[in-house]
Amino acid sequence: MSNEIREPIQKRSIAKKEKIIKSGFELICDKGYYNTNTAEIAKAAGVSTGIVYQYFKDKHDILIAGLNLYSDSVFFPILAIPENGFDKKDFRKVLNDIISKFIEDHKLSKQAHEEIIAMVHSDKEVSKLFYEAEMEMTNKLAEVLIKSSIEPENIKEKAHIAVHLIDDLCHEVVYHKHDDMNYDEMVTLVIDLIVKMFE
Amino acid sequence: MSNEIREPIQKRSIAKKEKIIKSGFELICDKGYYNTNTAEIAKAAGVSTGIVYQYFKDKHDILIAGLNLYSDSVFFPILAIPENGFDKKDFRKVLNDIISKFIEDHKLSKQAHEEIIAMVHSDKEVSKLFYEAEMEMTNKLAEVLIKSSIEPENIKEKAHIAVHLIDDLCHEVVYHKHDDMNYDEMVTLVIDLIVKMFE
Amino acid sequence: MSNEIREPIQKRSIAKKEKIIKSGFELICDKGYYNTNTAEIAKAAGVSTGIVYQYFKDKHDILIAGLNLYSDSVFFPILAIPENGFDKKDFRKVLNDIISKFIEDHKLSKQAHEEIIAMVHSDKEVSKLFYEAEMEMTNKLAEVLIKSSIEPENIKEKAHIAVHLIDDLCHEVVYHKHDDMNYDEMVTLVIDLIVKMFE
Amino acid sequence: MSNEIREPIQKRSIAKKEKIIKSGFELICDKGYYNTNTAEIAKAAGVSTGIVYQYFKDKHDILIAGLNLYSDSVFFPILAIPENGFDKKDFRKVLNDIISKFIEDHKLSKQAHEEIIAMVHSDKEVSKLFYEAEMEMTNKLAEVLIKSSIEPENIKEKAHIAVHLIDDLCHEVVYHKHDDMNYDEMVTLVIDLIVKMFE
DNA sequence: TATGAATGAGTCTTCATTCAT
DNA sequence: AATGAATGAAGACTCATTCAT
Repeated sequence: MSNEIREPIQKRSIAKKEKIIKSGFELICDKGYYNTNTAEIAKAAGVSTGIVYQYFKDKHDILIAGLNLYSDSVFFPILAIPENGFDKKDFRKVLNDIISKFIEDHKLSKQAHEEIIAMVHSDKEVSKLFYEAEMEMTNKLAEVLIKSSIEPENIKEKAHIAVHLIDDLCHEVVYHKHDDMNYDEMVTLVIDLIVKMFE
Repeated sequence: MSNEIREPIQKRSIAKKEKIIKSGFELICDKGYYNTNTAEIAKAAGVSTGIVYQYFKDKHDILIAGLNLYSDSVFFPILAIPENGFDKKDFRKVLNDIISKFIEDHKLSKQAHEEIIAMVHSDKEVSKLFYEAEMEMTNKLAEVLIKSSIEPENIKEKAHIAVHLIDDLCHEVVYHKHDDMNYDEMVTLVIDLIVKMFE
Repeated sequence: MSNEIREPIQKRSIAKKEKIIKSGFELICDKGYYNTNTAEIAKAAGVSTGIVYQYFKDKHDILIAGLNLYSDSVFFPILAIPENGFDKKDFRKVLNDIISKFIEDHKLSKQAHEEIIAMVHSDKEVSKLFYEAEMEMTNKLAEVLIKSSIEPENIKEKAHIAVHLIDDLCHEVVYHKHDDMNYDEMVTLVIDLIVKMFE
Repeated sequence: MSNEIREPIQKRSIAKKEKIIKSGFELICDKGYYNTNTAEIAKAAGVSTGIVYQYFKDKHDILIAGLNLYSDSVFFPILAIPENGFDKKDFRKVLNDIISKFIEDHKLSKQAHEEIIAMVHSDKEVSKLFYEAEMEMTNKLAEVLIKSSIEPENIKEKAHIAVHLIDDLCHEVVYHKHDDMNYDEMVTLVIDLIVKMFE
């Protein structure tokens, strides 16, 4: 009976649930899933520990909700690509913009990003969620390219490779993993490679 | 202090220490770091809980030891590239071999790989270890390429991009992340791209 | 953090906290600090182990709380001296009363007293607490003596010596440390000495 | 059979046993009984942990042995009083010397002293040992006084009071427990008191 | 709905003591 | 007589989850 998870209907309840998700997700991103406890989440959300379990099955459930709500905007800024396509000759510029934006957004949540990626690799449910989103992104890229009259063979596979190239590149630029790499050069190289791939 | 960690000298002790590392690392890979407790590790290694702490500072220390012992072989089979270089015209074949081998090895420890990658993103020490190895791999690739008379500008950056391309590709092939992708095609595409990059 | 110690507000909580202090302090006095574990304390207080850590930082914290609550009444019955002074000619009688009372109270907690004194000598925080109280006692004695028109030179030092004489004496009387001592005689001797000192 | 405690006969064994006692006692005095483990004791003594249990029943046994060996010299320097008596008119000077010596010796082992006193109050066996020694000291003082033709009534009780007065005084001087006390003055006061008591 | 006190199983870690060599 | 590796019970403390109010 009382064990059922209530789906909030009233505005105030919805707001409260979202507050829990937001606070919880932020804490988890900051400190890690196993290093964040429910008491902290409740406190950060300004609610009691008890109420958390009225909206969520368990701690893990909060994480999943957080990902559903925030993963798009935080992890896939490539979605920022012009929805209606672009002029072929602007391809390099468009790629450059995407990368810049991507880097910009990543900077906002260094800790967060690492943590979530960690969970993508350790949690089945998170993993599923993440890869679905990744595929969605690939499809969208392919779609936009077609709108822009860039329609090579194996477009889906190429889009996917492009997405990974951009993703890996941004990672490195943002966190400068290796001191002896010239990242400006690398950005140019990656853009070259992608453009060449789609020729 | 009595907290000193004994560095085993006798054969049997060394074997025991390695048994603990192996068992512990396997369990951690299987079930996750936070879901594996020291009692299990000890049991799996066939020793008492106490002895574990004579060889290791703490649980985390076991993980690090495991990575030091296994990361090379598990994560970086690209090191399988012919040490003394190869004939330029065999480049495609060499790449193909590396990818095949990589995929082969990864298949051995699906769970393991995911878990470790997770830790790369959540644990400072693990992260350092991993990225050092990654750089080592990049340098080795560049070195071999030079030996094979493949010496373009920005070779280091290009080698790094190649490493990532291969790594990402292998990931996907091994775990078939996305059902509607043609991975055979993708392998060809990636090899094309790399070859083109080094022209 | 979630590690915050709750300061109980509700009556029942206060009662519970005090119950933990009382039970814990008694056990510690009975069996020694190191020989009393948190599970026992919790059980004796009729609560779970977890709740103990909601009210106290750690085991040591319980001890300190116990001392704060009970040390005055248990260790310093000299405070029973008439607050407003007394007639000079009653000095001997007043001293005699103090000693009698002291002995009486000590008898109540033979084990306890020994244990606490032990901790005064091995624990920084306990030590501080104890010596502050001791000094308070010395000052109070000096104050009362002045009110009673007993005002020799070096009154503070003399009060302190008196306090120690009384304390040592009571110890011995209470626990009859040495079989071949005549403690009745000794009480008289000590009182003589103190009176003489303040002449 | 092998559980029996060996009483060492050979010189080397005796030396080894004493080394264990010495090292163990020092460590215990320094860090406390419960904070010193047998591994440390063995290491400090330059022997294996196993051998410790050939000479001693258990850890506690080491402590007792240490007290038997060292308590006299460390705790009761009043024994430094001239064995054959002294001239009555030198009483003040003799007392002064004893106090000076006492303070001197205490300074050598501040930590140690506190620790042992702690154990006097928490350990039956230690307690017994200590109080026997204390009585011995009292008796010796009385004896010497008689030799010096100081023979009041209740000499034993008075000697005991004197011993305590000196002991308490030294404690305070050595560790300066209270900042606002004039200890030079207090030394004079205590000597006055003792002399007066024996008149 | 909401609170937050309470639970208690579970975790890492230590250490006195034993025992194979 | 000696070693030091090994044992494993015990302890302090945490935290997801429940429940009385």
